[in-house]
Amino acid sequence: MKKSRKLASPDPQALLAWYDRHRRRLPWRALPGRTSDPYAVWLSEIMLQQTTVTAVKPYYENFLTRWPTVEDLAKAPVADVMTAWAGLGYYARARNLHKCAGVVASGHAGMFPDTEEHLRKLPGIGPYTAAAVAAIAFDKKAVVVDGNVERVMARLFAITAPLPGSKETLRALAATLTPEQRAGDYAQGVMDLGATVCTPKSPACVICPWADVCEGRKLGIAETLPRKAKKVETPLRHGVAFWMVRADGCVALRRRPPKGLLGGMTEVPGTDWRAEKWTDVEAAEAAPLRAKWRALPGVINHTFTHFRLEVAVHTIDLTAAQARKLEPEIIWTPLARIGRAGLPSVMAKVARHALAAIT
DNA sequence: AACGCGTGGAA
DNA sequence: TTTCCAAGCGT
Repeated sequence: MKKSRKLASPDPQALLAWYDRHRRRLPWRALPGRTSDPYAVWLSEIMLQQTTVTAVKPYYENFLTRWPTVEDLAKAPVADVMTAWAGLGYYARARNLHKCAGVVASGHAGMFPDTEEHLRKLPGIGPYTAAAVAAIAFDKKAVVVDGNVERVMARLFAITAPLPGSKETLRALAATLTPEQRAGDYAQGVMDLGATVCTPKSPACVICPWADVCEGRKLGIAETLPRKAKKVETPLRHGVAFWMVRADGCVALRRRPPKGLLGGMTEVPGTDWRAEKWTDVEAAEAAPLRAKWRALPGVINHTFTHFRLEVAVHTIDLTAAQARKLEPEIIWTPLARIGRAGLPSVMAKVARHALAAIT
């Protein structure tokens, strides 16, 4: 006998039941029966923006240990926060994190606002994070939409229109499923489903609690969703970094401008990053000192969001006179402490390359 | 409304 | 090796 065709719609309770069975133990999840600390929820959500759980874990633990409350974080020098964030990427998040802590600590008496509307006004908190904090920390019914939710909705309802144009459609569908109760658990459940079951590639539909109502699966197109507009390829740029070591074993670093790429982070001084390779003569002219530079063999490669970078490293041992001539804003860093200098990853690669060649 | 903004892991 | 991409936000 043939089953009657039902207009089955995804059941949020089925997802919640799945989440209760498969809830991952993550450091920012409150223990069952305990409420979440809004500060901890906020911190984790900022770190998790475009960043994997694996990458976030050690940073989250370190931040909470060093700065257990929003007041502690607000009091910290912003340079300390940037250093602690080094390696995690998207450094504007760290600047806004510190700014936001200041607003909450002094403007809100250390209490995070408990509505999306008010959370949304804080620096670094956009539509996603406002909804996530409202739902997870304050148990408000909020429609939480991230990349996972978009993917799950696109597949559940077989939305073939490409992102980002389909964003509003996907958000509206997510809204229809968001339950009145346990909206925070539901949000985390859908995101966990997207992260562990409804994955971008090779989704594990067999174990999905919504498999029987998934239109994408019925049509055999689940894995191809959501469709996305094509990406442009990343151009290649070239730069030269100048590794200048003083007689006392300190290397010259400097602080990048507060905004833009790697804004506010420490760097090895270097040339512009441009499309053409630098000749040794050009590099010497662009260097902070007239000196007998030694070009190290090899280059380091790094990929940013929108371009690839190839950096050569030129080095000298500075005389005392040369060291004095350098700009006053140089941050002299002992080679032994370079690993804790808070270098962004691309600069850590430069340092590693230089140290490997010299020692 | 696009685009700029990091990084490391998976396939 | 290359490509994709992860719990987005600010401008």
